[in-house]
Amino acid sequence: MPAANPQPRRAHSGPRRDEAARLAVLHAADDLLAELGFGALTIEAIARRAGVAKQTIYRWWPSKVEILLDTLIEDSEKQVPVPTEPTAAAIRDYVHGFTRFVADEPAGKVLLALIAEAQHHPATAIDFHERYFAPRRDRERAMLTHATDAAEISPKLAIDATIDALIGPIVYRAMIGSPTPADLVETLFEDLLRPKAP
Amino acid sequence: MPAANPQPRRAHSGPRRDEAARLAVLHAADDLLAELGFGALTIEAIARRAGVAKQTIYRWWPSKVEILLDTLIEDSEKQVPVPTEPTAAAIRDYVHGFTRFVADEPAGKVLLALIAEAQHHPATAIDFHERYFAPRRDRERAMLTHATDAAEISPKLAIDATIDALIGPIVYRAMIGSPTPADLVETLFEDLLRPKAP
Amino acid sequence: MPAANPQPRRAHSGPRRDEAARLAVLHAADDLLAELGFGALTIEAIARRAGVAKQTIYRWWPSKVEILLDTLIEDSEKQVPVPTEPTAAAIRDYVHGFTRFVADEPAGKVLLALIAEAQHHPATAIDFHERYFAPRRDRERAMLTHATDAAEISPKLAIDATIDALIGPIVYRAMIGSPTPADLVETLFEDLLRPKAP
Amino acid sequence: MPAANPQPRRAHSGPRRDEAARLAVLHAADDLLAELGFGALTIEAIARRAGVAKQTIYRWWPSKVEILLDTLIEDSEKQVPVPTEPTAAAIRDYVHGFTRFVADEPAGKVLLALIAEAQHHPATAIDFHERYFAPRRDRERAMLTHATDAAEISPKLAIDATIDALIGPIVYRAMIGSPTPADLVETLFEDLLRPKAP
DNA sequence: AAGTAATCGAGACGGTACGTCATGTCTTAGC
DNA sequence: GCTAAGACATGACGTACCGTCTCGATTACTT
Repeated sequence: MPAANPQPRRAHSGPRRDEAARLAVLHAADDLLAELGFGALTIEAIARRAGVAKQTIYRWWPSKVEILLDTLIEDSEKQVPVPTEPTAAAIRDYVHGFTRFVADEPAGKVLLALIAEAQHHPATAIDFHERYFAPRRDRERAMLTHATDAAEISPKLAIDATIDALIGPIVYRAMIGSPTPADLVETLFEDLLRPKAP
Repeated sequence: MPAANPQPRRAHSGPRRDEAARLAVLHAADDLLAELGFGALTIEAIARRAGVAKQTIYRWWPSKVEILLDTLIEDSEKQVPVPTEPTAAAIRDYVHGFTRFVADEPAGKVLLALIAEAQHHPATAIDFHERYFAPRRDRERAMLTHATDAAEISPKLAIDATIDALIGPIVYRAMIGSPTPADLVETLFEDLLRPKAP
Repeated sequence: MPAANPQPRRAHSGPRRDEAARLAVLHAADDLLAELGFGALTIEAIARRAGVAKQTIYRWWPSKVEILLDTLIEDSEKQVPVPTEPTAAAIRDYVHGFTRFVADEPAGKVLLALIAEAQHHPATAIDFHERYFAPRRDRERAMLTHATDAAEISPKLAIDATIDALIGPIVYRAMIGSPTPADLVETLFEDLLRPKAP
Repeated sequence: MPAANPQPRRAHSGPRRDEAARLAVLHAADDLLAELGFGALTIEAIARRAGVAKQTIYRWWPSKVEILLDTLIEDSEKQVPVPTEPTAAAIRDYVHGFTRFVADEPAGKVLLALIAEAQHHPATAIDFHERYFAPRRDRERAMLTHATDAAEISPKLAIDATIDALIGPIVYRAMIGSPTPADLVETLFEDLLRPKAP
């Protein structure tokens, strides 16, 4: 039974979303956060810096949290992608990469700011979970499961507990203001994942 | 030439600080945070709720962060004091107590809110460090040092790293919204501190 | 001598002005004014109500005042035409008709709204003068002149002064919110124009 | 037993209304109306010009119409007070004064702007009536009544009709943009009030 | 007992940012 | 070349809090 979709519908007419404005907003938000901190990150300031009308921001983003989520998702995918090959070495690199991301990268500051904001507004918490945390956690889980199946690692804890025990200290230290030294990460990695001897 | 300051400057005159107002403010802040979240925690709302003039708040606290620090310091001292006897059991109780504090207590929410706020404002970070974090960390460090000396525990990591690896996952999970299960805490405790067999 | 312009230049191409859209706009403006008052009479609201794109309005009318002028000119010509026969009775009917127009007709409300708008924007004042007031005043003047020549009336004041003294109270009362009673109109008519005894 | 009023109540404490700010707002509104017209009379512009915070305006005036009413009431009382002595001469002066007020004075422009605004917003109409029009009309009525009783004048129309027939043309002409010549006022005065020969 | 000084409530003030609305200009696609 | 749709920069709207300030009343230490 063929039945082509019958909605011609008048697809849409008029101007499409202005990509230049979209990027200007994302960059302005990033820059302001890096330069002046979250406290100075107002919609008006973003609009001013981006050379864009306030209404253009409100048209596309319901809140400044969504702007930050957009930049975080794009940047974290580029800078610390969850590896897909299930080797101990890939996982080790990922954890070290994440440590550097959170400590040094502007986008890492965005991550911390969003976790912080989620403490203040329940709606932000939900948003953050749905758009950033849950998808990434799913991929991290898959990564560890495959590596365990391949006998690359043999975690002593359940899978989510393992991730929290690994990531938790890194994020906690970043929030407290003291970056995590590489050897602590290394020890946690060895200890929690017990990678097979090389 | 020594010459101690010769005039204590006219000790004081007029009414002293109104203790009832002080408590009303602290409780109002606590209640508002618990009921409506940090977003609704404005100085005006605290003053309204406490039945106190705004100026009375500004006279005694430079910012709402200081109000929260006051309640956090008082409540955390009561609800999760750092133990002084250097036994493995005491430390174990402390870690479980802290987990419960952060997950269930209003004052635990204050702690998370302050760590969050510290991400947004550098001044808050400094304040939080000086008034809450550093003193408590000092006592935690002493606790572990004494217990190690007494051979109650034998941590595999350096002392601060140990604390972060223990506390980090608990705080991280609380911030992410999933309370830490007791068995994860138990495993971290066993693993990181290696208490002497009972 | 042939050579009249042989090509009207491709007189026009593409669709001509959409009469349905034109009428929809005029009626939408009228309706909105009557239903919600001038305050709710925005270009966007007219476009919404008329089912027409904003640009279609801006293409044909420079401002909403012009829209109202269009409806006023059409409607006032229909509902209170300036009489051409120079008899006292015709003039009397005209004045009473105008009183009713201003008090009861939707288009009368448009007239008041435009006089009002002219107080707020000098450009509106000029527009109103050129397109509505001056042409009508010219015809009123002609009407009175002819009637005076025909000895139907013998005004005691100069001609413009007479019109203002007659129309002024009617418009003023309408603006103030109390419709003019017929006997006041009657008295003004008798008094100012002194029609010849019948 | 004299019985002093028993509410001591704590009459009021704290700063009273800032008279300088109040005057700055009234003058700024007046100036802006005169210089740029009603169209440019926004709350933000008034606040800017007056060097006052927007909230200070909203604290004391529910709308810009109330600001204008305040200036109109103060200024019209000063510049064209309704006379109290019931002589034909006083009334004559009043009508001429009113004509000048409406044509030349900034506050006269305020009057016209408010009548105009009343056409656009019913709430303004009510406000204008209650605060300016009705009180003044009452005094005008009293003035004419007393003068009639004293046989200074003998109006041929009912009292309100007389006032409308006198004031209407003056206001109408001002709105249409042509100031009323003194001789028209004179004729209307003579004609409608029939003052006793001097 | 009178004088002095700091407290408290109330709340006005100049500000900044909020999120919404209408403006008039513009761009795109369909008829 | 007109149309509907609608994105865009602009700027006012009215509200909420900010942190500073001033007022009167109250209360406790001087002297």
